[in-house]
Amino acid sequence: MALGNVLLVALLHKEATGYEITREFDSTLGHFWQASHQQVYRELGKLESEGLVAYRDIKQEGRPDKKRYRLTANGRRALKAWLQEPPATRRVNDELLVKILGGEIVGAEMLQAHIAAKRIEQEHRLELFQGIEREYYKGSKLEDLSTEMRLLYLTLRKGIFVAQAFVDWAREAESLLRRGRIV
Amino acid sequence: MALGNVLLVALLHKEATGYEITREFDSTLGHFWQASHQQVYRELGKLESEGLVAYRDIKQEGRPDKKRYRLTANGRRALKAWLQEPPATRRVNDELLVKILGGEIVGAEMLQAHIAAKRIEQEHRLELFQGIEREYYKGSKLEDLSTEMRLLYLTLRKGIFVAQAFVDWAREAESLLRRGRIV
DNA sequence: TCACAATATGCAATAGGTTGCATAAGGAGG
DNA sequence: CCTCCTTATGCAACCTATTGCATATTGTGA
Repeated sequence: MALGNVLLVALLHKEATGYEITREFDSTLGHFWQASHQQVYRELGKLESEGLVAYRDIKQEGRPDKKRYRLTANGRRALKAWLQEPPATRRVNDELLVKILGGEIVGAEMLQAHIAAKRIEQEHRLELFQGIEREYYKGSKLEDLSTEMRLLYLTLRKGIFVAQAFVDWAREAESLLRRGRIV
Repeated sequence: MALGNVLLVALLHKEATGYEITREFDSTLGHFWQASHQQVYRELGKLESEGLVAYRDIKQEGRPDKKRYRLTANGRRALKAWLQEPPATRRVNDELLVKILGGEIVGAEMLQAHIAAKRIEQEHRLELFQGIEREYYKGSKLEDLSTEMRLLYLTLRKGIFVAQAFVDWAREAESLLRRGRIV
């Protein structure tokens, strides 16, 4: 049910088509949750059959028709109930750590390469997040921003803290491996 | 295929039964990867049919018989190939962040409660990790430990960095919410 | 001109994970 | 004594996610 509720959150402030929500999963929303367009369309259909969302057909010329979805009163109620439940803990699945544990049979250089690749990924995320922080939050006071922007600030800060921690760890780990202290 | 390879890593240093591996998923290995006993048994059967592991039947009195699995030469080769592939990036699915984004309809107190619950969870993890670090690593030099213990040290350090970052973020977020700066 | 990206939706098959249930014997605690 | 936990394995049904494919048109770049 999690994905369904994420779609309800996406429809909280504005109506949208499945295509638009899918694109949001590639941008801001994608830092919290990811889903393919097939998942989005299937789940919107399910939500519609449960009466949690409704859609209007939009005829278009030269482009495919589309369905503009909106939250129903029932949808809002269901979302509120879900938001009040404590967030489920996700199963841990950290492929990098498993590969480190198998480091004996691939050697230090391979581990360094794997860790460095992830570090660079996180460094890019970090720069992106810090750029957003500078552009949208450093100039103005929180109270001058919309509630949505203030909530996004909390999530942005989480991204910064966690990405920075990963980068710090990776540097330490790479240094230990480089100096032959591990394998 | 990821789970199968995790099982191969678990069998790298010692033979084990499905039951024993399942218990490891509740302890050390569980910090990297989690799987249910049903998953473990099913996957071991699959690995066996592919010739990557083999088992010996162990008859027991007063207890159920068991199957002691070990890695085959083919299994070790397959594992090595997998360890050399760059770790796959996992889909982002952060329910807490989604719930924060929906904070407008549940209010600041509810968000604080959700964040505090996760923070306490991470504080416990952090204490556990720091305890392990003190007990196993602070007293002796890395070079006096086994390779496996040294590799585990890298993963332990990751746990510490990331858990600490989460706790730091959560304190900041809780403080902002408490002071009514967000919702 | 030809191929490809963007817009817009979706079905079908497969893979992977969760939940519920089953079996069976011994030991611990109330 | 009765129930629950531990040991030890596994099947079956279900839910969720991934991958591949399909359709149709307009605009863009090589």
